[in-house]
Amino acid sequence: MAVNIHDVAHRAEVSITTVSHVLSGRGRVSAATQEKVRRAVEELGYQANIHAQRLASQRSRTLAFQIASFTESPNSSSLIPNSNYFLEVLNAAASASTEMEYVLLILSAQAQPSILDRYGIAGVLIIDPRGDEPIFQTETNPNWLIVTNGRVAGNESHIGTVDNDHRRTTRETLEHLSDQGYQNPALLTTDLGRSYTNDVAHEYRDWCQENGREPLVIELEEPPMQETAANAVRMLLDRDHPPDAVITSAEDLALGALHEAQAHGLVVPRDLGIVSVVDSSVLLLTTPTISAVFLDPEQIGKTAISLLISAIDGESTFPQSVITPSSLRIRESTNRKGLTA
Amino acid sequence: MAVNIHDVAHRAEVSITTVSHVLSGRGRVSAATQEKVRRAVEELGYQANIHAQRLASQRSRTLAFQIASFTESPNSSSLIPNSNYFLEVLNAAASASTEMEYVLLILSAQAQPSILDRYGIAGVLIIDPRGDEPIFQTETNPNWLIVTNGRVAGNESHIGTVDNDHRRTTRETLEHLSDQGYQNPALLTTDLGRSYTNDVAHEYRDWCQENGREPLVIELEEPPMQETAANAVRMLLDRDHPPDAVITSAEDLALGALHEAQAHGLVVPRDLGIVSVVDSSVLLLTTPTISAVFLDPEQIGKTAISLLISAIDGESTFPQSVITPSSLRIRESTNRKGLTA
DNA sequence: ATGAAAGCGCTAACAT
DNA sequence: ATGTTAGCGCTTTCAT
Repeated sequence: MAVNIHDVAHRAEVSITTVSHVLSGRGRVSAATQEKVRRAVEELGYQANIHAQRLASQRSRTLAFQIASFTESPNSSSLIPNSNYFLEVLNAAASASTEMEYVLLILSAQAQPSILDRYGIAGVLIIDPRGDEPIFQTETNPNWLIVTNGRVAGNESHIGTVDNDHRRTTRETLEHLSDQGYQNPALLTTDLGRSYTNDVAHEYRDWCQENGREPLVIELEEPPMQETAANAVRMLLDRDHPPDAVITSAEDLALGALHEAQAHGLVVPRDLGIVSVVDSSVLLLTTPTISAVFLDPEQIGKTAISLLISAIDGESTFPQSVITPSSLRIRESTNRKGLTA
Repeated sequence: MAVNIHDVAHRAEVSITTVSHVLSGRGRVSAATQEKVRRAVEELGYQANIHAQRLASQRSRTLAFQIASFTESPNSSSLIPNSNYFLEVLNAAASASTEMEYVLLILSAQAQPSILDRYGIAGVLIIDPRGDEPIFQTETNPNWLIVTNGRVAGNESHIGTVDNDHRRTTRETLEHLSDQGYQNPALLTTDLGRSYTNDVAHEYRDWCQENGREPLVIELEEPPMQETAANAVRMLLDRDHPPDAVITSAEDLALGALHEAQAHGLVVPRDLGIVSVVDSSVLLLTTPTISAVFLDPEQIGKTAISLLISAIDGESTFPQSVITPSSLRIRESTNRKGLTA
């Protein structure tokens, strides 16, 4: 059907080994022969069969991408939740993979390790793991390497972490709120089992202690939804001493908080400050716009894939931990003093 | 390294042919032998090597997914634009593929046909094509089948279309606007070369003619952005007889239109009605919420993949055209008379 | 009902 | 510098 390596070899009047050598850059082939081979490849429009290459070379050049999402129920089968952050990490990871001639397989959150064996997958990128994902549960030394976005407890094949300095940006956020005159920020978060929510919560508690504030952490069920956030905010506002600011661990929680605050007749940012620890394009659509921490998902996806590939190729040493720059973006929802930033 | 078919055959005391037969369901194997084989598979945790299967069977079980996006410039390398619609089509297509034991490769908008040969790709799903995408440009009968979301001019390998009845919903939208007392709706659209924008524009013009209105179609450059929409709306409002409603072909255009209208001190829906022909979760976040046509991207992705796979398997006849149900969702931005829907 | 054997298209170790 | 050859792990035709 399609033209194969024999056709090329025949046309170039060389052996298939030579063709293979020319195309892979291995072995030594004279310039003249190389030219002959290249011309034959060109004329025939030859494309190496990738399945044969993978079988023969025993290298799959396939990576897997998993968003270690929310519920355990297999019915929530959406591979990529509707969040700007996830989409941008995926876009960057897919582009980086393609550039390196790797294929990126998108795994469901419930995917079992066996699928990795089946595809001969060499590396896995897991976003926001808790550490109890099926992929981690292999007793024997598995055949794949793992890089995570977010920290996770020790595992032999876990060879890299790409993360942000959430403690630093959380502190920056708290100081910003303080500057704006907010006295009692509360923290609205999902599952503290993820390292980023955990980091935020820790820093928040530390800051409260240092500043003589009573910490107020509401841990919500996953997935983060506007409605659950709204319920939580309703509760918070009913307290004797309601918070005057809310920090949320996800965009949808911030949206829900804003909605509920406004339903209560509160003016944001005057009566309540709102800031999300994860930025998203939707936070610019609300009135007021919502302050958030920009985590640079593009950088994260790109970095994670290159960590993975260099580990697969046996370059550099592991485990590695990369911290990606992040920064607070102050918008209207916490800009009580009318800064013009 | 990993356990292979010989290991299983040895353990079950049968030939590898028998193992293959049992696993694929072909040939006839006695119940007793089947049981032996299955037990061996179970005990060894055998997973067939997928690359070997593909090479031997000459079937790649690989599909490609492409969003035939916006610009021709290869620098806009984002594979999946930040739009709810695309994300949901992709999620559904990926899930459906996985269910059928197919792999779905995400192609960039600039991907060349050669990549399809390389992977032995059997089918391609293209979202919102204009018809001039590289994948269509093969003189000789190519080795893959194409299903599109949106119509496209004849091509031998184009064996299916999944679409909505955009003309019907556009008419429904125009009648709704009319019911709400809007007299002069304008159409804000991107590239009319796509079938859905084309359908909308046609129906809009027909309706204008039937109702003695002057059609006002603004065709914007792609990609659809809030800013370009805002500029267009600014122009529209400066006219002698500005429109009192705007229909947009994309969520971001609606967002931009709303923003600009409000910046001009207009009250939506009172002074200007806004409705998007493509629904998105972000249209619920604005104040007011924005009316839109729900296209059911999940259904579209799912249907497209099953069309593709049944074509690959040689079932049913082609070409096929499937129309997926869609409906107008009336929200605040066009609810001038204070309906309580 | 089961098995032997010939590929699938390539890589890579080993000649020459 | 170039070629021979033995696989990679499976499917599938053809015997038996």
